[in-house]
Amino acid sequence: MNLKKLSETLGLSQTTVSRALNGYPEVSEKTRLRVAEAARRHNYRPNTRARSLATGRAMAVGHVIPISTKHEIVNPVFADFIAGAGETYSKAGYDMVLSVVPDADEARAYAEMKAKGNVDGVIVHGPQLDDRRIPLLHEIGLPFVVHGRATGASLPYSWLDVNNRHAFERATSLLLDLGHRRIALLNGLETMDFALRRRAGFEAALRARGLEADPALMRSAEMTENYGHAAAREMLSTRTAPTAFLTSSLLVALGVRRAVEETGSRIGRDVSIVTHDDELSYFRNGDDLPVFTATRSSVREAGRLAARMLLDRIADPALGPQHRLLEAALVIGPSTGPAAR
Amino acid sequence: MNLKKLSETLGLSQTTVSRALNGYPEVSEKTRLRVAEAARRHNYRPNTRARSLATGRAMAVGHVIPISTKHEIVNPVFADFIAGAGETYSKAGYDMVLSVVPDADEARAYAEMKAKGNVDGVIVHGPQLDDRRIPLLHEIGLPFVVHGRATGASLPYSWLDVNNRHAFERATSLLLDLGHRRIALLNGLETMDFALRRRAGFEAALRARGLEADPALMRSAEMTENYGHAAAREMLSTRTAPTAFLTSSLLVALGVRRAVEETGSRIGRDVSIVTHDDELSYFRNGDDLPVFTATRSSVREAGRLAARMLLDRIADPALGPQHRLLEAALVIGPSTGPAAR
DNA sequence: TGCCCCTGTCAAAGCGCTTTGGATTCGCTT
DNA sequence: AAGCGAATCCAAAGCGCTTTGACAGGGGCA
Repeated sequence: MNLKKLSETLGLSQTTVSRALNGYPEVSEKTRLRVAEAARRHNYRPNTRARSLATGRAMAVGHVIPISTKHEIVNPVFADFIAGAGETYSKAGYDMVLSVVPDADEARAYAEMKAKGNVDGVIVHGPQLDDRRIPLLHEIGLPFVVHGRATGASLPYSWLDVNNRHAFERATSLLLDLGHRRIALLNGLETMDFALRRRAGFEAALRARGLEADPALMRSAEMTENYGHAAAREMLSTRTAPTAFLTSSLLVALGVRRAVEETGSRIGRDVSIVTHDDELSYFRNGDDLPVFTATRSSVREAGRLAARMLLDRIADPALGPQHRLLEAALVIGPSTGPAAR
Repeated sequence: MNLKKLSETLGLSQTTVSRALNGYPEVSEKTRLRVAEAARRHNYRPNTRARSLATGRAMAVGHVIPISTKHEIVNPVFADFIAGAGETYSKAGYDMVLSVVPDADEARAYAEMKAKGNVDGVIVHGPQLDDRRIPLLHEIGLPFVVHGRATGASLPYSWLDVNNRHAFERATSLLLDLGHRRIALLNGLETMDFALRRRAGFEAALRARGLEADPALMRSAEMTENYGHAAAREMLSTRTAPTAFLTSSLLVALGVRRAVEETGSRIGRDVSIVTHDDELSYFRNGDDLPVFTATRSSVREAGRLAARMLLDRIADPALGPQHRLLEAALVIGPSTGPAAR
């Protein structure tokens, strides 16, 4: 069923039918109802392609997922972010188009989206230091919102981020308050901006007490269970083993827990763990009560909000850059306790 | 840059330029090169909307992600499947459009995709017993491929699946061969078809030895770490504790491991674990050597293949239903050993 | 030389929609 | 009765592309 047929059935012109459906004022309420009814009955939906060709708006937003050939990792938080963003898009009648490309082609993917005209804007994932995508998107003139921030970017841009620095500063302070002095940081990849900020928060909290971060207790890697296990195991075997761990994800925390338990120590009594928790839907930090003490911030909610920001930008391109800084909650679980003496 | 401008710059008609770029034979090699060169120089990409309006093909495939309000879980294997499928799409010049909808609206989402004409086909995720989506998609006439199978579907359809039954049958036999008699099955949600098949494999292996499955040793739930931990902990505390566990995902296995270690037993010596491993990129079963004995099948590869199947169907709608059954590898790790006596 | 058939090119129609710029009707006022 | 807005509705253009059908020009053949 298309506009033409529908208008013929109704004995109206395409113009009138179109206006009726799109809420224009110059059509009487009576015909509007008649049209709406017929549209429903025939299950009519305007063809997206034709509509966006006519309007110039694609009614879709893009997400580029780079896959590297080196370490083919699909960011685990990605699924939840997408789910959140998708909710917002659906409600607003927007489509979400994903483009999976080798990371070397990422820049090209954005240019292509613009040239092909199949999206009105994009969300930028996983910003790094001096991220190249920001000037690029400015140049090609595609509205965008960054999930996270890119330290060193000279151009203004819209972003939504968790206050990673503050979160890790608080988490570290908590451990210090509990008497811990040797605290290990198992960070995410420090090519990522968020990891740098977390580290900064960690170091700031130590400095505030006149302590200095021990390089031997700091690691940076892809956030896997194996990484947490290996790093913790190694650190725990030294004479100057840490009494507490601060980890960048639940998965890493799980690895640390395993290593700790292997030594026969008990979590929360002998060794404390604080982790960041993205509240992934399929990987919760406990069902009702938290298992780990954590800095908590829902990445799904971040997706919803970032999508909202982007749609606003698309609706009003003149809008200045917007920023949204989410604070992580600090939830206390049984994985932390006073430092053993 | 659009076709019109490009053809004006070249002093050619739009027809010729279009044909040159699309590889039609009736244009001389000389002009083809000239056109291709100019297109590259001006970074020309045909506008997707206009093109698909003209051709009638959307050059996109859809994935519907239902989110339930009850248990808002985004399937963790989803990200990797999408990544795999996305690779195939990208290479073939197709877009991937995701639609995140409340699960009550899933049927509507498919109908809408068809009516809006923004996809040429869809992939159906997570089929259940007598899945309603299969007759629905037949009815609305949208090409589709199912990832998994739907027992009880009366209409023919194309699918790609892992031989879950066989995998779990082998895994169970392995444990039986090692002398285990009390084997627990921590299955996924048994509303899912794959879980039913895994269970069938498990039971068949037991029956083949004249054993019967003990209901007390079988659980079915969303595959989380907490679930694995709670179930194992409970089972291990009984007089008739199992000596081996068969789990549906690495995450669940992790939970089991935690529970086992809490009792002071050792994995692989006192208690054995075999798990299914989807080879998720962000959650590997060991880096080089496996940590768990596992039935292994890459869900990412499944995504690549399923996407390929769908594209083939789209290219030739007359194609009969196709099936592809992938065998899981059985990899032996240190998590299994002879039953303690 | 004349005819035919390729080869290479083009103009124009059409995909399904929105939107501009009229046209028509209707209800009132004067 | 004529005139005049306001309220409705419509024809047609245009979005950027593909594709049909036609047309020049040139080489081969008799």
